[in-house]
Amino acid sequence: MRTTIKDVAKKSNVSIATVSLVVNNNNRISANTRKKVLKAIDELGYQPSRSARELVSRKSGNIGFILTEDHFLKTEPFYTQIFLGTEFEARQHPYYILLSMISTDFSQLNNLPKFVLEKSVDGLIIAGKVPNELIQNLKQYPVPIVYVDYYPDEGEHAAVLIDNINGGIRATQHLVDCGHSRISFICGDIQHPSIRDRFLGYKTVLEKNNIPFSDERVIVTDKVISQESGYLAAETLLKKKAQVSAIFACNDAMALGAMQCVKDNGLRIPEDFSIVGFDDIQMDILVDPQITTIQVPKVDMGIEAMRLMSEILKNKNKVMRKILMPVNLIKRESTCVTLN
Amino acid sequence: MRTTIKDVAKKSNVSIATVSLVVNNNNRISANTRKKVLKAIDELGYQPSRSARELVSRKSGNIGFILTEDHFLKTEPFYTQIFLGTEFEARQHPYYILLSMISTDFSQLNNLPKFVLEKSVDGLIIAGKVPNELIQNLKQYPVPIVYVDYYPDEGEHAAVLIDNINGGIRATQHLVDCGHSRISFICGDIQHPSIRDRFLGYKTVLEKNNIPFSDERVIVTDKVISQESGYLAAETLLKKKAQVSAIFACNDAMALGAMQCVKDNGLRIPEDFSIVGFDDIQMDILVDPQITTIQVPKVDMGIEAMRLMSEILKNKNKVMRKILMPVNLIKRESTCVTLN
DNA sequence: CCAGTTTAGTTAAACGTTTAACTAAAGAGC
DNA sequence: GCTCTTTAGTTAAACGTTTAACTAAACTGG
Repeated sequence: MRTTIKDVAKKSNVSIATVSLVVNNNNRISANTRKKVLKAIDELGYQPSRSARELVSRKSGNIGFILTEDHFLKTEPFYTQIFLGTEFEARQHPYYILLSMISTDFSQLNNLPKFVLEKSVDGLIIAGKVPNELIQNLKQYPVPIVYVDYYPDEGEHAAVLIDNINGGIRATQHLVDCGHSRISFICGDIQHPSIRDRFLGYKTVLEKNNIPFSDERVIVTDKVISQESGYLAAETLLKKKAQVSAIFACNDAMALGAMQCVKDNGLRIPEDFSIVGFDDIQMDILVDPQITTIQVPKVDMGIEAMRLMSEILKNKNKVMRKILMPVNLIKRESTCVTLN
Repeated sequence: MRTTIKDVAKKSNVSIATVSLVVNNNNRISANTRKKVLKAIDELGYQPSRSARELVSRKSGNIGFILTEDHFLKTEPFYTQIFLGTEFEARQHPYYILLSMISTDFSQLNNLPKFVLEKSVDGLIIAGKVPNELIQNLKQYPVPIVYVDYYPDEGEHAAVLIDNINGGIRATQHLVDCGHSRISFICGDIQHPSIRDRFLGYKTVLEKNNIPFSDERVIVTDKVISQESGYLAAETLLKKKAQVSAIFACNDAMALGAMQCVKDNGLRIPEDFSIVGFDDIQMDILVDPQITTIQVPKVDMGIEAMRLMSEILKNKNKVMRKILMPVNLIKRESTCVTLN
């Protein structure tokens, strides 16, 4: 038999309402009574029942976290770190996180996460790119949504995003500072908002430094595995004799592949060739040379997402705030530092 | 205003009790009435309130999934796959999964997952090795526990485990079948129950094939990163001139490192040297040669864990059942097949 | 045809909270 | 000393279900 508010009330000789007010830090209760009640709570090990609270407040106390299966199962724990941050932050709030993976080829309406269909979440955090159809289907459910590392094409949303443009700028400028001017940009899905922005940063720096932009130096591949894709991109680039001396890869996985290819072609890194990646994944420091990259605060992104959600839920105001997370250039061994 | 059981009752001209009975598939209701009620439910889009249900049933409808932070953030999505299976299976049951990471240096009592402290889970699934102190602290909470890929030293528990002994046997026997007799076993934490069992399988096969066991060929390292650890182990082994021609690595990460070392020493794989791993991680097929390994059904383990939990919760019987998951030898390119 | 049983429902209490509305006592202002 | 306000609580309804206990109608068997 679980100890309830009644037990506490009886033990401390007050009404259950008083106990409730104490638990909820209402200031209508005198210090004395509060102390008495708190003591009883402690001695009985009382924990308010979630379901009872939820029932009367008509809230579920749950936040749904949605991402695609392949993002969750990616070798590099990118979204996993974001989730870690969210879960961690949720401990500071009266919420639990329910995680649900959706398949990447999401289509059916009844494929919506169970917690959405059963209306047992108060808010939704959506991490990474998800099928547009999901977003459309979700519209019929009046729950606030916070996007993390993705921003839907349509409409205004609350979101926690990487400052990709700045990342692109920092990475490219670093290569320029190293003395490079023939810099290539390689990527996979250039339609992806994040990649688009990194590319934008790249172009911005070229322009600012009066380096002519050349289409030839932009390689877009479409391999599923980024690492292979990076290898291929570098290969294409080198075959082209495009005279590049540095690559800015849109993510570390591609940088890894590209580096392998460059090395296979007998070039020394960083003496003959420089490479900058993006994301700061664990592998970066396990390879030789270690990869210079743009660090993304993954855990912090999860934390911010949860905070934003909490704020939205508290104020019930439709804050469509976008939070841009700062990035950091981590200089390691894959870039030659001649000037800076 | 959410549609409640009352709305459905009114719309279908029955009492709320009848609606409840229909929803819960009670056979005391005639086919006609059932149809009528079901129609109303459908038209109103009625979803029973979780909190109300939980309140009266004194259940939370949640299952807690606990693992250590580093297991969750491991580069290889091993436990992530297990979780995937659990979440997937939970959709078939009236449960939600709450995930909580605990830090690996777990110590404080108040570091217990919030959902445990707040008593809002009906059961706990614990994946991977966790600090013994956690297990001890958990004892004061009367929730059933299912262990996955770990079995505490003390007591009897419900668990879903890998058939490690058989895995060890399959791997070693395969090497013997390839014509090897000087086979090394390399591992990290040999105290870990799983590793111990794989080692046991290794020894069993040697004995069965009248191959003398030699302590010299067992290398135990303690590096944190398995891949490095594998490299080191292989290095030690080759320096020793222990005359081995094959390695059975206790996991794929170590196999990966070991393979690199063997290649660095000018040996050809599999012509001169064979390597078998364990786990079947994604990297196995991204390296050259692709690694022969023991496949572990990770997703299925998560599914089984959830099923077992559901059974325990349903029957309220203290089933301390252990489920041993079958493993499979996946022959790839890192082992030379001469006989078999 | 009538007592007993089965069928198909209904009634009402209970689950453990929150909170609006109420109250009694104490304090303030004149 | 009287009214008015503030303080510190209490009472009771409500949240949306489940389910034990009840009931009325229909059926059954002798």
